[in-house]
Amino acid sequence: MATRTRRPERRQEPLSRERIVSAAVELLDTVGEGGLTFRALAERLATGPGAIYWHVAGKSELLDAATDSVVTTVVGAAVAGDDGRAPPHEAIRALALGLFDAIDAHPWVGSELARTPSGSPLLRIFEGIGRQVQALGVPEAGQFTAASALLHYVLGVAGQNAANARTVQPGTDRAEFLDTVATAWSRLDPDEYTFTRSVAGRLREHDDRAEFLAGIGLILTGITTPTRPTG
Amino acid sequence: MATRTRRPERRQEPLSRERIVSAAVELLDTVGEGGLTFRALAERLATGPGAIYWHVAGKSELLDAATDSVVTTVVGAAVAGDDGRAPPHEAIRALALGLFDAIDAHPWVGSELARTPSGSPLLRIFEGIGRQVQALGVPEAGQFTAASALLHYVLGVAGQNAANARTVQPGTDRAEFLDTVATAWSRLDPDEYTFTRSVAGRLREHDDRAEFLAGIGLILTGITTPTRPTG
DNA sequence: ACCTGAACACCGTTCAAGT
DNA sequence: ACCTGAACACCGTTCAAGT
Repeated sequence: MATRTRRPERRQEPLSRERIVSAAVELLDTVGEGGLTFRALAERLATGPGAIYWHVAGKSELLDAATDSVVTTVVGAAVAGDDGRAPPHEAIRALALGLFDAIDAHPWVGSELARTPSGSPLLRIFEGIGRQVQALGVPEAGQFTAASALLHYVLGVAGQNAANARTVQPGTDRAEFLDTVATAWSRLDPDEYTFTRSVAGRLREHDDRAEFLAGIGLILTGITTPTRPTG
Repeated sequence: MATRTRRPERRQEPLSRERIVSAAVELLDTVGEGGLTFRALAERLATGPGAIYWHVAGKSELLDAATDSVVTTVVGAAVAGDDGRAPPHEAIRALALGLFDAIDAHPWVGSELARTPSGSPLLRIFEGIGRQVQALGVPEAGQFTAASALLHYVLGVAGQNAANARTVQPGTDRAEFLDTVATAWSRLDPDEYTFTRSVAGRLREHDDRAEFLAGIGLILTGITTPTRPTG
């Protein structure tokens, strides 16, 4: 009932690396990759652009931290969800699918992963995959190659998904987009693009997630199949 | 012996899309991704920045054209080098290796491919891979998945190579770089990064090209191995 | 039709000055 | 120690004006 509150006005929480990074994630999610600006970020944090530099070295570190925050959550969830009883190839599928969905929800993560050299987010994924590769019983000499192949495939898909998200105007739904691509493909030069044209129709009944998992499956088969002398 | 030449002074060749694109490629190769600027490009072409816009819509179109010019050459060479007698999986390896080497020579191509949605350069690669997948005898229903998996893997590696090239200062050689990474990996937290640490040593005797081909081999095995009910 | 280059509306980053 | 915000050195892109 007191007209005077305990504390004067609601004070601004002090700036911190955490607050900055989470504001950056929000900005990236809502306005897209091009929307993350030190000025926009400063405004959202009710401060000047220079203040951010006290907590973060620069834009690339900020992007890396934002990416890492998303990746850590996803990989952590996959690890937590793995009770150790599911067969390792299922655990790999679950981890990969978790990443796929996260990148679908935050396309900028895809671009960042694709352009980040062996940084922290990438290492987390590599480690997560690698452990399951070990569990798969891959001989030591082949573990690095196997984990790398899976990682690179995931990164390739991530980059493409992000690129698509960038191109498509926010409103368009998946079916509409695929239809546009399918039509474009079927109009390609018949001599130069025989194969592409031949699979264009398949695009309309195309399911990104299923296709992604099928690719993972292919690589898993390759990993677990003893090599024949020459195919 | 005439002191007067046939034509007055050497006239500037007129601007053209071709000249612009090839100047852009040169700039990208010499100064790197950050070096391609409309101002720098204009200076090299002895004109103003605005002139470029008469022939090219904008920066992304320019990058796409530059990428396409490199990719067209590589894919073309791979197709020309294929006498049709080599087994298809060898043709795929040759194409993939051609791309790998091109991206190694022009790292910016890697970044561009990784962030380009289904544009012209990507389609050329997809088509090239797809034809060999057909030749491999993959049933029609699996051709799209197989070609996509190979493409995405190539793109993932391309992106990483480009990212590494961006990080490393131009002077450093491969061995030195790998050594730095290996040392960093072996210093990671032993609990969180068991797998990564366990393969760190392997990095020192690591051959990028061989590793890349091994990954291709894994996927090829996956493609050509009939799926078992559950691995 | 094609080129010129100043001008516009942005960037990331720095830094003297404040608290 | 931390924040402020003007200023610097760039960008891509546009556009009136030229030839």
